[in-house]
Amino acid sequence: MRLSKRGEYALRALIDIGIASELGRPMLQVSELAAKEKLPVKFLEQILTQLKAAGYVKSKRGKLGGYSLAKRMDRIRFGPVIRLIDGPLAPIPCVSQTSYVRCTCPDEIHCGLRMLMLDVRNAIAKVLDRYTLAEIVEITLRKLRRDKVTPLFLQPSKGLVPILPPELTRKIIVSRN
Amino acid sequence: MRLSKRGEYALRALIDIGIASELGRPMLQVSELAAKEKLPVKFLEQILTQLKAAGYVKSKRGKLGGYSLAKRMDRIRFGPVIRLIDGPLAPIPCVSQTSYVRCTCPDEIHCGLRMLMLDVRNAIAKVLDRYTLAEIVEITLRKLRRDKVTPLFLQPSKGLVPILPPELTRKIIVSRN
DNA sequence: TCGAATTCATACTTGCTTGGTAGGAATTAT
DNA sequence: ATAATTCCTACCAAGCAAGTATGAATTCGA
Repeated sequence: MRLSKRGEYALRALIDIGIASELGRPMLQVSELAAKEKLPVKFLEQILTQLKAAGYVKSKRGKLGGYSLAKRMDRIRFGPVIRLIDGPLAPIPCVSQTSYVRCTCPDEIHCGLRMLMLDVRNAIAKVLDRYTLAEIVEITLRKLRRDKVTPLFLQPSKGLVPILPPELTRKIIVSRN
Repeated sequence: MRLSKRGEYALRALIDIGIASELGRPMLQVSELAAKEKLPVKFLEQILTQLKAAGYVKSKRGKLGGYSLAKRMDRIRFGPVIRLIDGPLAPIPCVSQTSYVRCTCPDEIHCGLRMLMLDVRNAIAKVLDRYTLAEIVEITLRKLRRDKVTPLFLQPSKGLVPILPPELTRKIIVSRN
């Protein structure tokens, strides 16, 4: 029941962009993203263009380019993103709502496995289709503040300085060990 | 988030054996099983020996051989079976309870993705680790009775006659258009 | 005791998927 | 002009999924 690396990286990217944007840094570069989560740059690049094609992010090319969100965070749900990248959430095709395929069993109505897997698929969808990026970002941010930690891409690195007002930056940045 | 065919077939087999056994037919042959669900015989064979090795079923060899359950149905939960065949339920390794592996992200505590996926993994486990084979079999059987249908392997085929008492058999068997 | 029917064990195959690399073209700020 | 970025496309190696194939070991009925 694994999420692919592709899917994982896609979600990480969205969340990171979301956090950064919430902190006043709406655009992130692939290299920053990759560095933060230690992901392969070129692979992530591909994933982001896929997210772009689907309308989740938009990009600016050239020097000082990067990616930013293309929709409001509270309109981005995780289920659709995963479906886009990894396919259906359902464990078996005959319980998929978005791409149903009949299975080989002789009698779907009385199929115990189907019933069980429908429960599973609903449980999964209940989480992934209900949470929005806004919620996850907000919760994460709250946790970060509570523990007085700042996300990596807001710490100065390779000359890129946070765009946050200095007093707020200082209030948040504390340490990372 | 797919269940593999292996996993699917394993569960189907268990459920079918469970139903048959509940109807007084404790032992099923691979060929019957495969015929009923239209699965490749030799593949199913492999899966059953795997289930046997793990103690879910026992077998009798030779003519009139077959497979039967090795444990009480109310002691067989679906989660462990799937873990056996397909590996962990968790979408990403860092939220697996049974085989945790740290992920690449710099800070697990404040990882939004991890939090989300933990929810997903719990939702999945809540279904699969709580349902027992006994429950699924019972529900299926109730449905079958309500709709007056009999499972295929209890209908006479290749000379194998149901072991159910005839009056009960007649009451259940009605039609399968 | 023989033959048929079954499970058991192991090796192999075929195509697909995953998780990337590689190389370069197009775009943009300085 | 140049450096830094995104964009595009092709490629690739390894592993995995879903089986096939072959034959041995076991068990029954005749």
